[in-house]
Amino acid sequence: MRAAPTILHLDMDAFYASAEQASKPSLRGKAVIVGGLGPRGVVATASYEARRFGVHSAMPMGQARRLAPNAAYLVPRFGLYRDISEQVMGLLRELSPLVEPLSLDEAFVDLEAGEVAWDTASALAVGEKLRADIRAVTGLTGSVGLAASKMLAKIASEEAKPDGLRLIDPGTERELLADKSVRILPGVGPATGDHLRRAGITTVGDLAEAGEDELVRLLGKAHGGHLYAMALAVDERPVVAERETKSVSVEDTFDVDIHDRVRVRLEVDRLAERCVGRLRAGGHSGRTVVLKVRRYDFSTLTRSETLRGPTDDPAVVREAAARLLESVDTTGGVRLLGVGVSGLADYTQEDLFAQAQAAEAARVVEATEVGAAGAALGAEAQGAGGGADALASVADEQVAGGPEAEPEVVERRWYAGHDVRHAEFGPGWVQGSGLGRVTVRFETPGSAPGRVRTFRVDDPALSPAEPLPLVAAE
DNA sequence: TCTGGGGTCCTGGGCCAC
DNA sequence: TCTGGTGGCCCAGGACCC
Repeated sequence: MRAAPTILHLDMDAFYASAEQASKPSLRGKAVIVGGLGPRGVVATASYEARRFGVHSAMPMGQARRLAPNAAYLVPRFGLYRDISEQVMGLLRELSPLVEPLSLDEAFVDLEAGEVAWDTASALAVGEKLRADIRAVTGLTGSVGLAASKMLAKIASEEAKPDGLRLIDPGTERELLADKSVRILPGVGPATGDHLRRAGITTVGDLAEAGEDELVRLLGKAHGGHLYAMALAVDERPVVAERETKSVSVEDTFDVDIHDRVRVRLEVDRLAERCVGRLRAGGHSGRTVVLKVRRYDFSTLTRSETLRGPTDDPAVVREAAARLLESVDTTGGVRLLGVGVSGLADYTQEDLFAQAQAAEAARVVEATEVGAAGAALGAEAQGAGGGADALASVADEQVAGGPEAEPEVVERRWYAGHDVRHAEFGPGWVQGSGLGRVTVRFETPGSAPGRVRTFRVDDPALSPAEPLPLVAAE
């Protein structure tokens, strides 16, 4: 581990919620909750005002609504968050070529590699200037941790929150960690925390005292060894600027469990198509196809199949996923489906040619089997026992629709929090919609809190709009 | 109205080749 | 020829992170 606190960890404060508050003046100082608004949504980010009610990330949205019924509930606008994130990452790259983004709102920076900090005083100066720059460029606040390793820098930024800076002096680490809960260490979640607690280990000091052998016995070689090193504040992981993707996946949770086997198959096909779309967009192909099924009782299982060579052919992935689905019992109902591809490679024309041929051959061979299966399913739905199932599946369509479902009649959807423009009243955002009406608040990042007006959902003067910049360009 | 979506890493069992 | 050890790959599940 280095001798100077020159690893910086930046964590934007309540990022999604803060971005929404910055873009919507009427929400500043108010409880704002961003997440999935469907019946099975969870909280992605809660503003600090909302956290006072006990709302936190990953909480079911229903529970959040009970705790904070008067909060503003918004769906995420990833386009806006990505734009802000790019601005922030740009500022970090001015400090050093070694920037490791962890997500849209978090990153490590190796200040030594950037030759901008070499001791405590210079690191503090860089950290404070960074926070000021982020505020000037984005209008948002971020917390900065400075330490001699990634683990400690992250712990420092956590302690600095919100809107603060914390530096851990090299040499003080073990003393600082000793009394803290094992849960502050990265990699110690609820399960490992429980496991350790049952063994009488609750603090980082307990971990260090237990010794490596005991931790390996409790948690296995890799995890135990790693945890022991962290308990001694030893963390040699370098800041890595380029991380290669190992897998690509897409998944959907349905508003209502799906029982109809034909519909399940259809959703798997769609997911496979989307997954390949993402795979190709990233310039990848992959060898292992993974199907994920979460059943009505939340039990989750995965099935995978490794192909002879990498593919980015939608037909190949679709068919592999369909084969995997054959081995899964979905009779109780399916809550979530996912399709992923791992074992990634940068594809070549040769791969594509070979896979296209293989897929064509597979189609020819399986054509008769699929036809027979389809006929059998159709017959079942028509039969005496199939009546109730068929009705149930129609109900599913109407109630749930699924995340991808297109309504029969094209009706414009207005998502809570999204930007709109009205021909007469100008820019605003959707505060809510329902019963054929949509409520819009007319305000912009730089304006005073605005007025609310309600329109018919099909009002021709109202149209969706792009997010406005949070800080006006000079 | 209980529990999202997209990832990474590790473990352990089964199987196979040497 | 039989057996055992070993290492690699595949597969499933679990834990964790943001």
